[in-house]
Amino acid sequence: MPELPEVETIRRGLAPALSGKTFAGVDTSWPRAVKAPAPERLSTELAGRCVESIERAGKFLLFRLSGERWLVLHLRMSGSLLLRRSTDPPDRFVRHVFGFTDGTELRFADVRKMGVIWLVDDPRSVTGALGTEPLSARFTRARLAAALARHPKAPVKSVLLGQRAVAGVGNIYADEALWEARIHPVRPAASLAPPEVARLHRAIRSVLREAICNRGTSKADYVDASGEKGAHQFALRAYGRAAEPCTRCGTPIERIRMGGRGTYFCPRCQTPAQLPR
DNA sequence: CGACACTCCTGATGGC
DNA sequence: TGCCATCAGGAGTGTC
Repeated sequence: MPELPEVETIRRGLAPALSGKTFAGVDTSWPRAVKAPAPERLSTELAGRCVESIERAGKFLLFRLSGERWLVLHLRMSGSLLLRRSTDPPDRFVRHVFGFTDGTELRFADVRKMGVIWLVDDPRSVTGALGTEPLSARFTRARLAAALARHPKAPVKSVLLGQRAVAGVGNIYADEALWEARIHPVRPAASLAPPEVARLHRAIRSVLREAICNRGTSKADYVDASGEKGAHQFALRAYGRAAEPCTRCGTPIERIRMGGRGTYFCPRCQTPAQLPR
């Protein structure tokens, strides 16, 4: 389940390998994933364009192409991107194969077929609703506080997952950041006191940065562009650790369901309400 | 606009 | 061993 650190790890693997290469075309067995242009036109519109750079916005990967066009990919739940030669043995669950003129290819594998592809003039037409990049200088405490204040009733975790307040945080890193900040996931977002917002702001940045250092979390089947697993699953403090002792206080980590998502937290460290001051 | 249910997808897993 | 229910969950859409 690629979130910001996994997508960033993939980007860092792809950028040096693909920059300067020219697309020959794309072969897709799941055209429903192609949102723009019409699926049958994707290959011809892509062919002949070269990769100028690869960027990331939240969990979206943005390929800047020659001719002022952008290939935008979202891996959703189960997508992975594999750099291969066309003569390499097949990989499982490959839905789209982007071929390059030098005989290499980028294979988009996606068990659950939820990944999405766009070829557009302006990537903001796809990513425009995203909130602030949490690792950019524009992500300030004040900006986070303002975003949280817009949700008087929604649980803080839901706001983090919503992508409009902060871009790129998914289920794993929302739980990790809230654990680090010692904030209960169901707390109404707007109820956070300034010191709590400050802790959350700091926690989001540190958790994401550490996960990037560890090349992402491989809980299920996430792999980077070389097929390598990440190592951050060994550094998780809350996510997936139900009944294990909290590394801060020893209390068993609890698992609840929030809006259909597994949510892990320490019932002692992460206070359900703001303590009296 | 906010809040929430629903939908898409299929492999892995656990119970019987 | 087979079968079924459940789970994984990002994000767009629809409804109130």
